[in-house]
Amino acid sequence: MKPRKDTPYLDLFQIIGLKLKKRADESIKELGLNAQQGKIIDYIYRNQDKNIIQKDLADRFHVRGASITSMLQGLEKRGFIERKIPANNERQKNIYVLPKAVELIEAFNDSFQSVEDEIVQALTAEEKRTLKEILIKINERL
Amino acid sequence: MKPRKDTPYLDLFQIIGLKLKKRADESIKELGLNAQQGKIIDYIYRNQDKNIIQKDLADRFHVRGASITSMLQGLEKRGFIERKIPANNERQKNIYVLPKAVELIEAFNDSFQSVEDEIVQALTAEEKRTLKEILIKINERL
DNA sequence: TATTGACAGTTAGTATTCTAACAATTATAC
DNA sequence: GTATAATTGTTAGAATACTAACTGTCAATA
Repeated sequence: MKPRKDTPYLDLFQIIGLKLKKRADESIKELGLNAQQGKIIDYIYRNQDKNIIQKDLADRFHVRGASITSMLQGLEKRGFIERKIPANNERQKNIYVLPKAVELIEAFNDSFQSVEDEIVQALTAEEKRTLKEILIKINERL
Repeated sequence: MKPRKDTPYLDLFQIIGLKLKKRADESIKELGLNAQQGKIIDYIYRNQDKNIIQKDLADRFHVRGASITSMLQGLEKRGFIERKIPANNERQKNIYVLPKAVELIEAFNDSFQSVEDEIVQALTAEEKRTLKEILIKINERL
């Protein structure tokens, strides 16, 4: 008799990931952006002084370069960010957040914080610490 | 000074979820299906005797009814499943797996098991147990 | 220094999921 | 019993991310 194949960890990560995406999207919907866009704007804002390029975003968010191109084109068209080709390398584009986006950052960070709180609210301090350790370990090895 | 807002749990779940989706897709790519399709076929196969309907799939996989319609239309067109309107309720459609799909189930369950193993390979038995408990707790409250 | 390869970003086309509006059927309430 | 509401599934159209092929620029090497 063949062993029954079950994948509780894979399934739980997928389901929790999906639920969190929906919560996060919902939480900043009124700002006219989705969670991914909010996360990216926040990341650009925090790293503007490091002259980040599109490839950095693709690496950080684990999406393809083509996806970043398309996302940033949208954000640029709507006046949230700007892209400038640096003098020393014409292949690259540095990304900067415009005032229209800066105004929103605090609001959607509050929203993301609420979702974060929902995740851990039922956990003890000990469980939180353990969970974070394990998640980091899994992420590093994946 | 405002507190710095960080969302390590949200971020880690999102990143791990994305990585796992890509691994799982990659692992059964050669069978001509993606991970979601594989998971759905497996679920239908295991529950055929319970007369599951499309709504059950939408609930289990946390996607909208419209997405299930579209996915099942594709699987039906390719001969992996069939849908039958039950005698007692003409609104519904019961879902059944066809032989062409049954043949593949063992193969992609092996593949999913490999991804599952990758997740937990670096963890001790104690960590695995704790992680599962916590994930279940989070999922229930989300 | 000329060629070759690597790198950054873009485009075109595809696949998946979503929302909103809808149709058809069944359940509930008066 | 009939009107109303809830349930199930579908369609159309939008959004997002993907792959593959491409352009242009910079780096390595021979």
